[in-house]
Amino acid sequence: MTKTSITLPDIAAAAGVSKSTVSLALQDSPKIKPETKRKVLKAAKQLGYVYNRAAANLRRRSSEIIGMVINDLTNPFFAELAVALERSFTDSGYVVMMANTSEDMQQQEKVVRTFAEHGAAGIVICPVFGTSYEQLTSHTMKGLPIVSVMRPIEGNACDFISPDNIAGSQAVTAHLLAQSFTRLAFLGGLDNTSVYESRLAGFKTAVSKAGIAMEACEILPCPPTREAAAKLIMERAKQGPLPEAIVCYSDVVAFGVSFGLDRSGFKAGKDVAVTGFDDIQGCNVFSPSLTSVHIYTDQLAKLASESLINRLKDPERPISNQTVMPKVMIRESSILNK
Amino acid sequence: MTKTSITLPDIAAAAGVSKSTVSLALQDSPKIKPETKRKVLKAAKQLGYVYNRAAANLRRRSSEIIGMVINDLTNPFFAELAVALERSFTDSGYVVMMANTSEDMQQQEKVVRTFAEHGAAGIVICPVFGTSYEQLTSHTMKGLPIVSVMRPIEGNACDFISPDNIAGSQAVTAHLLAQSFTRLAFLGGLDNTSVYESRLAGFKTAVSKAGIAMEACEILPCPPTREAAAKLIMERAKQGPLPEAIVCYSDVVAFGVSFGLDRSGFKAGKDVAVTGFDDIQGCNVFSPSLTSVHIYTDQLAKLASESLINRLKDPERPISNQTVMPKVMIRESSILNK
DNA sequence: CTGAAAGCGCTAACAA
DNA sequence: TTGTTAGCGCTTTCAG
Repeated sequence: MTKTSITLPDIAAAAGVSKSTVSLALQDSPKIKPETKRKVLKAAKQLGYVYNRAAANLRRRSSEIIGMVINDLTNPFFAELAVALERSFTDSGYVVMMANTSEDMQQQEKVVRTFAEHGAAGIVICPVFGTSYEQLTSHTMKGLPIVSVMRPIEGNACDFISPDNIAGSQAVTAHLLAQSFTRLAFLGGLDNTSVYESRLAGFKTAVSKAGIAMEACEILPCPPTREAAAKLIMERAKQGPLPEAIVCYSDVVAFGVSFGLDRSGFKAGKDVAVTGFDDIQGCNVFSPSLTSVHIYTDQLAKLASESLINRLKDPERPISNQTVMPKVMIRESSILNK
Repeated sequence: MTKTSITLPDIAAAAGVSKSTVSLALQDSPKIKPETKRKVLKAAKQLGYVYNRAAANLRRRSSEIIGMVINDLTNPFFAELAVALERSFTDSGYVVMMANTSEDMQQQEKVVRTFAEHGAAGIVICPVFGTSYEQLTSHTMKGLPIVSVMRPIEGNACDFISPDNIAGSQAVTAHLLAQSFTRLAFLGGLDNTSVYESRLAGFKTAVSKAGIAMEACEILPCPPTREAAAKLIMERAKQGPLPEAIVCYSDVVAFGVSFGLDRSGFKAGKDVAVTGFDDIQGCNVFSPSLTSVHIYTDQLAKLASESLINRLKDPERPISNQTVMPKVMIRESSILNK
């Protein structure tokens, strides 16, 4: 909190005008004569005045604070998302409070409440799976505008921005299929979560469109972490011939798979084609570079901030779901015989 | 901002007590009879009351808001640092506002001021190189507690937390030297920046301790980005035999070098030993895994939050500089002949 | 143990 | 165009 307690009255006295004139002048109101404004601004600068937004917000009953709550910031993809969101909101003149929930529903409820207590105008959230608007707002912060990104809020109560997971997954699977692979696997992700279902659905669609029986394919869910994926693929490697190509739930999972393959004596992009999803920064570091589905995180963030800001302006506007079409980025990991 | 305007008077009325009793009860003051407290709490819950911290802070002239300003959030290392800082402060009951400066001094001054206006109790910052306390506070937010991480604020005006860059760099260089390499290079980083100077100094110390003439070594500074490093090493590769081992300024730089080597027909960890610095998450993804200097980001973040919180409690305490000893993590990229 | 009253720094009618 | 007057929702002496 600002230590120096220079306040409106102080600068009013210095400029020889009234408190409210100063207030208006600081807001650059057209009601104030230019000369007076200059006088006020000069006095303010001279006294080292720091505007107290908290006080202004209290009086005005509004704020330019956005609460950003993210399910897992240690996951590089979500960290990238958070950064993009911060940028979007900051660019629009908001200031963002951030919090991690570690996929913990309790924690999530707590931080949303904390943000509400701090006067957040709205919340942008990548929620824990299974979150509903009611539990988020504890039935008590009704009307707190919330937009969710990547993962929906149950009951369609909130604006929602996400990549087209089905299309992306289908496209990357098709890219693999185009190489005449017939034994594919979909690996990673948690059963019964929306993102998993969508990405798996895209995979299945592509497979059946290619006239391949799903029985020829393996579905291997696991927590979407590097460690879990590595462990899973290492165990799988012991149990017989690997699939020719593995469509991974996410890049993090793909990194884990790649690592696990390595430890099992196989090489991604050589013995097995591997693809990721999200196209995070790491994808083209080292070799083989990882084929992935680019989901335009910046664009998602931009849509999210626009959505939320629009809702702030008009709370009654209909709820909207927006989807961004992803793009397959073909790199080394998915092309064998290199 | 909370839409529902349930306020202290409302719950006072509902509970049949006064405003101030409610306030005290909500703070769990020992002055209030347990029974009254219960009554108040129940009424509050029932009415869906949301505590207004902004108002409380205004009155109390304090806040539990920390402003976190980071030079480059698109750099995965700083993103990891930001996440660790958020966690530390949140764990201590603070809420953090975050902002990126993109290494832009103007932007940096702006966000610090914005945070001050929002009533931040203190600032944790990884500053743009060359930042001084005076410019940060525009001579006007005097006394705003600031702690810097990784990079110092000029003039030693602020608490400062950093890894021991010299020791880390020296250690990782020594690890290379132990393999009897004689032609080493230090690559990446910007001249005249404190981190660069330290890491380079560690390199030089190790080299001369090994009895090798610095003339046998190359110093190749460049912006600490993947792209710049890749470009630099590719150009260097055209100009004759590469050094046997390259100590990189950071992991990001090392990734760039590894990539550039690949494009030039060489292989990190096979033709050239490569090491990074920071030990970010990506280091052991793919192969070769990257030897790096682990700098205990979590610990740095913890010290930073403790420092700042202590200063909040006692603004007069002497300024402290804390250093964390790093640890070399040996992986594949630095061991040839595998 | 509880209530009354003043005020944090600002904005917003309403007057002048 | 500017000043006066009330508060925003909360905490905090000070009385009772």
